[in-house]
Amino acid sequence: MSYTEQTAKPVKHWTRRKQARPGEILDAALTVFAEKGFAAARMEDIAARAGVTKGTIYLYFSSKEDVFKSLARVSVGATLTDAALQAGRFEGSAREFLTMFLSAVAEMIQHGERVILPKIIIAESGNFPELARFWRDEVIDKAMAMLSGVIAKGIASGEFRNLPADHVARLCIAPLILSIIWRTTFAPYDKTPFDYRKLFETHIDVLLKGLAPEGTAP
Amino acid sequence: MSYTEQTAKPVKHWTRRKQARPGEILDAALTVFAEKGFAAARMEDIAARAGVTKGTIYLYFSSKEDVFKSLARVSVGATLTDAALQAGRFEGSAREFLTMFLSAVAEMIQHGERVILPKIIIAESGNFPELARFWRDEVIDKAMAMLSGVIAKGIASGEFRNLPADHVARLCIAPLILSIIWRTTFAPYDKTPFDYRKLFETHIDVLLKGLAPEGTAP
DNA sequence: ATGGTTATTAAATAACCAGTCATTTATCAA
DNA sequence: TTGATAAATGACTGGTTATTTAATAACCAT
Repeated sequence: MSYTEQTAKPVKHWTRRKQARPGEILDAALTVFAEKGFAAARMEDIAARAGVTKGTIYLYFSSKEDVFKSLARVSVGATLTDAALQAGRFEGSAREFLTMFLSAVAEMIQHGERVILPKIIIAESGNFPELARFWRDEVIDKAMAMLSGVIAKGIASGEFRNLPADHVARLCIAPLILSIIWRTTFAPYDKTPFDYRKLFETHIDVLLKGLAPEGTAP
Repeated sequence: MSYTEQTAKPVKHWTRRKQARPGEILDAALTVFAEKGFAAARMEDIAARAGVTKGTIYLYFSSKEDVFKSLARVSVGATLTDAALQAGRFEGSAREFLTMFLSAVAEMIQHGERVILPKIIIAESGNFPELARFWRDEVIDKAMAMLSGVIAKGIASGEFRNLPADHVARLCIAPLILSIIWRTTFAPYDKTPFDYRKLFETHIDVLLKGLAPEGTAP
């Protein structure tokens, strides 16, 4: 083994990837925060998972808290205002809309990566009240308003019984919340994989039948 | 001011309360863990809230982790096996039982102190897998089995439609979970207090109507 | 009262980890 | 090829906090 051979092929220890880093760091952080919570998550864990070292994170974020907050604020608003728009435009019956909406969300809950975000918010609401409030105002309240509107329309048109629309809206999403918690907390200990699809199917069945006025076949 | 006056009334700095300490420490820990999470909770916070100093905790618990685990395991099994017994003995209809059971739990969720326990378990499931598993096996599975049994009985007797009992059982408790999360996470930011009672009322209404066979008035 | 026992405190220790910074290395334009 | 620039590293520091331990003070049997 000669010197020339060694110097001929210098090892590349790392590459510059200014563009990609922030996203990769946030992805890594999402996983680590979800697993350990904010306080127990080490910057080194996040860095390792993102394929960098601790110092690099501080080139893109000012602190651990900054990473966390950036994470919790991204890509929620867009999806939601989108759904609200669709709800406004929707031509069909309230029943059809509910079915479509719940199915879409159910799909995200089963296979999406970002399901862990709500869990993070719930877990850290005590340490980051501003974030809890942000989610409450920007995500929950808007989603509930949108759903309540649809329900109210259904009631007005005689499609549904006369019930408090905002409470019914919560009943619609309750099984979704349950599923989020199940998947992010208890699913690892399932002997046989849980059948989310069947749950949602049953949910829509029971819900629509429960909302239908007397003497109607839903 | 003389010496005799000072020594005549010596200040009592603390009292011995060997019996009461562990419980008080656990109560304090429940609050602090719920607020901050396991990692961010300081032993000094817990101690202060329990009216002792840090060192005292170590007389009764071997470590912070020990405090946490003791907390998460207490007073769950008893209440639950109790409910299971009542369910087994219950004479009335499945509908009556569901109504009673849900109302009872709803009451606990609205006013009980221990609602925060589920939140703690959810938040720390990543750091304490054994605890998550414990809750899953000892609390959730047992509760679900009990409820599924009642539902199945209702289906067998013709009281309910023929639906998958285990999924229906989850639908029954989903709004309870939602309420737990609401109260422990977002309720502080409510402008007007949330009407849990009305939500549960609507839930039972919609649920029973949704479960009833065709042509039945629930 | 008093002295032995032990619950409790308060100060000391040690480990851990967020954040910094001097140094190294990739990249690119000339 | 080379020198300038900036991305990335990794050793180091300071503060925080779980745990230990040496004192202190309440309690109780005598």
